[in-house]
Amino acid sequence: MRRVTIRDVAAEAGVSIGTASKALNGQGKLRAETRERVAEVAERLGFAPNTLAQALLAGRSFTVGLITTDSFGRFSIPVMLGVEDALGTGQVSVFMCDTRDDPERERRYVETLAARRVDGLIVSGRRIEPRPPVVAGPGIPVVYAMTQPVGEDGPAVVPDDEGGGRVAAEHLLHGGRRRIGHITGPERFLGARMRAAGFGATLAQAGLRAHGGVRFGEWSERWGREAAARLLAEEPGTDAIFCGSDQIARGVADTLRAAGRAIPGDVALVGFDNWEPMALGAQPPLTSVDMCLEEVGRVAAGLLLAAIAGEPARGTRRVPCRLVTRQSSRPGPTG
Amino acid sequence: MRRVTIRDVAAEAGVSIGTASKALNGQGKLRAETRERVAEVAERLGFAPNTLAQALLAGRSFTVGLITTDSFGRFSIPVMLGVEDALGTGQVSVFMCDTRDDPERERRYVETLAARRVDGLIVSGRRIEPRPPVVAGPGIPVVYAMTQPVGEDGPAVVPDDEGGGRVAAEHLLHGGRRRIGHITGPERFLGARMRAAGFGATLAQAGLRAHGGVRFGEWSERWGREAAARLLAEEPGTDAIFCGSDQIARGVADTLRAAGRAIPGDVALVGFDNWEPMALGAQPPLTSVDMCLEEVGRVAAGLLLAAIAGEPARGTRRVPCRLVTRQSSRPGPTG
DNA sequence: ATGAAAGCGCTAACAT
DNA sequence: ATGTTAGCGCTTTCAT
Repeated sequence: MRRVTIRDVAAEAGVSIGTASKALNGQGKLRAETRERVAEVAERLGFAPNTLAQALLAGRSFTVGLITTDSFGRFSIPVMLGVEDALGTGQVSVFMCDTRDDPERERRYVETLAARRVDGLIVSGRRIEPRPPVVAGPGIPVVYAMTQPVGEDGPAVVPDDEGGGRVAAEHLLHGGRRRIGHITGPERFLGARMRAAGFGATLAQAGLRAHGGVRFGEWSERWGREAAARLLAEEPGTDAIFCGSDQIARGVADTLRAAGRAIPGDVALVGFDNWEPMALGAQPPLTSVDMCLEEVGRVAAGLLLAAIAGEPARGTRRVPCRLVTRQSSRPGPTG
Repeated sequence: MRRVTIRDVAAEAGVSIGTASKALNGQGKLRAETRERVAEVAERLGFAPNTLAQALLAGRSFTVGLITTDSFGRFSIPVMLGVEDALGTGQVSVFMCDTRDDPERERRYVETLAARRVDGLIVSGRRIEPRPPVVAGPGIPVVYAMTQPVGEDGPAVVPDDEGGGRVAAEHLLHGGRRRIGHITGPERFLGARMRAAGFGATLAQAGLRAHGGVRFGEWSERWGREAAARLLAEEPGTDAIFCGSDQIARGVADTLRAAGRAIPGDVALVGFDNWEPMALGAQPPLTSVDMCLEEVGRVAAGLLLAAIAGEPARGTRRVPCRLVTRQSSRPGPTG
């Protein structure tokens, strides 16, 4: 029941506690034979140093808090994985805290984490909208991932939505498309606006603009179906559609199919998020822009470790998006 | 930079450390005036007791480890939320550990957590398949959620898949359907077999059996499309289909629509998982069996807290599934 | 009613 | 080369 302590090891090996500690940590001057004996005893007894005691002494806990407002949803999970990836190997453990978007819960979490003497905090959000900054108390660095603090230049890592819009446009132009529509989510989402901006800028370089205009709406399949129907009615010549999410793209695909338009033969389709269950299940499977959220998490964790080590960063870093090509945009029979 | 300690509070309040401690914890016999003064000073200085020191003394850390093999996927996330929900309010913090299904990683995590003196462990898995037990060391209770330890009677909490199959069948029978097919995932999945069993048992009570037999396959939309096409060809009279997942149901819906069968008019559809983006995006929105995974997490956390408090549980608990009714199974014009 | 002292498990500086 | 001591921040006897 009781865990074995360094006392037990020292006693069993016939040395003092201090000597045992040195032996196990490779410190000081000891006879090789002593080191070995202590190590062997520790091994045999299954000794593992109490991290709590080490932390108390070291003045730091080798833990970080991960706060998300997203109910660990589709966006923050890959970010978490990346964070954990970058920290886990470095012996830093992660406290997970889901605020459920409740400021009061968030406050309590931050307090608890501060009392646990976390070495730092990562704050992760749903999309890249700015949010009120988190104040964790003196000496506790904070890094934002997939969100940004409003009114501060706090270190943040977000996907490069604008670049994502650009690669989508370049890809479609490359495939010979010229009448390219854009159906996306609500205009109030910064991400939606940035994707549209990148997309538009690239088309402009080719002397084009969004075919039928940028159509803002919702992040749903239903909106994709509706908007595609209207676009086809108003601009029957459309030969490609860039969608602001894979869900929207699914809806668009349904409408195209119902209207007898071949994908990608008549109309090429590019989605956003590369949400595999959605993108792979579509007919045909969707080409999609991947935000590399794990990488966002890894970069954020890296910044946090640097800050903990005394090298704080400032400003917002953008992680490039990556295009994943599937059948929905392959040069088709007529394309 | 340096956090304020109880020393600072005691000095500022003009009392000894011991007195300050008692005042803050409501222990011992102190003058009310003293208590108030200490509390006031603590408040003013922003004092928060160092949890590490408390833990070292108390011999327990008020933390638990949450180990998942699922890369925090679709199934373990709701479980996590439930766990966090049940523990977070009780001042127990959660270490999150994703093994990525790598036994070596898992071993390292368990070691780290033991060294951090977690009070207990929750092991969460992808589906309910039995898995090798986790040995966390003496005195560290383990509870399994959404998975079970092979060869042990270890405390586990899983969804009641069989019950889920039953409610789906009852619902369809209630709606007047009699020729009900079943398209589901791979037979090697225990969950798939149990759902089929519950479904079959309920049909049997009505003197029926799975129309066209139980069709095991994959957990994909593509399989849903394929299997539905075959089922329609072999059993054109089918008036309902119970699907082992919402993804499969989406595929089935696509095939039905392409074949000109109205949903739910000609064929009613019930999915499984109640995965909202999938179920709501379908045409029409899917009736689906919800496994109440948050509840699974909450129950598991409750069992763990009980075990920590010295009341260990054994055996497997099954959390009932809940049917969420949407248009795909509403009594239609002809149904 | 309050203070002094011991100790949780460990490391590091200082003796020997 | 090894042992002794102090102390991380806190709680809890035990004196006073």
